[in-house]
Amino acid sequence: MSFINSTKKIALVDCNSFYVSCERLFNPKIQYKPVVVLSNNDGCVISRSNQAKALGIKMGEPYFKVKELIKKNKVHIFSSNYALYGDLSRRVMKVLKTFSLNVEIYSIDEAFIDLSFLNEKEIENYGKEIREKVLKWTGIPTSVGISSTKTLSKVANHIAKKEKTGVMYLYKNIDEKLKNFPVEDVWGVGKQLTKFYTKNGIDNAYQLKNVSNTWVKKRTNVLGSKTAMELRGVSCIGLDVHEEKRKNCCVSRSFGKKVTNLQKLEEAITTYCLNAAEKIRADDQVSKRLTVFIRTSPFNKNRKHYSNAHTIDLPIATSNSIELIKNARKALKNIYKTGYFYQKVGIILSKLKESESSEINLLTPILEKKSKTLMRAIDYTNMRYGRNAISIAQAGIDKVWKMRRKHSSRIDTASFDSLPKIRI
DNA sequence: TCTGGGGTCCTAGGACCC
DNA sequence: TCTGGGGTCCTAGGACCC
Repeated sequence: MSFINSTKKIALVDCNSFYVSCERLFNPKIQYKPVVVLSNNDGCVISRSNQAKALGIKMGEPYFKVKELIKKNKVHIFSSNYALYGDLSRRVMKVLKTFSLNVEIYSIDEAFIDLSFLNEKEIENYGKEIREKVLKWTGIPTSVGISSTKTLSKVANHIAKKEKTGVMYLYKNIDEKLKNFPVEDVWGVGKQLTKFYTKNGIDNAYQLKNVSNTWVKKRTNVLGSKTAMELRGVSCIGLDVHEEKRKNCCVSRSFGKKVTNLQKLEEAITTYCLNAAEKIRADDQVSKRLTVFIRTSPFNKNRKHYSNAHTIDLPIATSNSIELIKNARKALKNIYKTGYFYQKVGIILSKLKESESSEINLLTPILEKKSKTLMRAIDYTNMRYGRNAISIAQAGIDKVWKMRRKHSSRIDTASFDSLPKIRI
């Protein structure tokens, strides 16, 4: 019987201040300046350069609360441009896939990579190569944390962010590092668990690592115990390398201005429904269930709060925009009440499945074929000539409810106009 | 005045069946 | 008349992630 070295080596590659880095690519002047990117509606700060972090601007902080600080320190502001970030993300992931056959794209700006095929001596250099190649080919700076489990590689990545090399291979003196790692920063430990753990005297990752397995399982849940095990170096969360299609699809936005009347809500829900339908069609999926939700602002204490949702089970799973919109409007009418200042509406398409496997009844062959052809034509036109080249009249023309995007860089990677110019 | 959006997974509890 | 308990499936809501 032969023993092989079964220690896994999982790298977590994370793009540094991803959205900020994307904006910097097209605007080299702000390379060393404080920069923030705001969420939809210019609501919250969702990406910060190191210089902005140093000013004390926190992640997720409402923009209006730091407006003065931002002004005073001449922080550069950008409204988010997800088309741009998504495009750059795809490029980064493509490069990462050249380093291993097993890559799990975990989010828009990070990926787990199985590097178990390397030996101990090669690994740190390999991490450096990854960083260099991604930077060279895409212009995006990254940090690489490597360890034996996903949870530990997350820890390693946190530490790597502070290292000059940007790479951290966590395999010795692990306990020392964990002692200096706050429990709330551990992957999988959120607000509630932090509260629970600190109440029980667990303040850092080292203490969490050493809790009894039965205790943590009983007092939290399997995820809690998996996290603790992973800190011990026992891999419980596998690498998910095949990119599965989504199970739900949600499109929702906060309004730039509060909305009171039904007609404007209908326009909005129609628009979101069009987007959602387009998204699932792009994945060749159909939806069997649709939920519409509306709510007023949960922050405004002076006005009555209202929040509700209505779900409709569709007789036949579909991705047909017209069909979905019809039902979405029905659902909306069901929960709409007059006299409220609405802040947000949204639609969730669920019970998604492959379109081939959709149920068939006597009418479907002809109808479906017709609608498929029509939908494909719409998607193609919108892709070619820009989103909303074709829309439906009910989506509204003036769109007074649409969100604020005062600081957009308006960069489109498909357009040559926005490429930086080089003087030779 | 102004507080994002889009996901996944787990669990408790209800409905139903035998 | 007595009235069990286990299994499955589904769902809503909560917690977490970026």
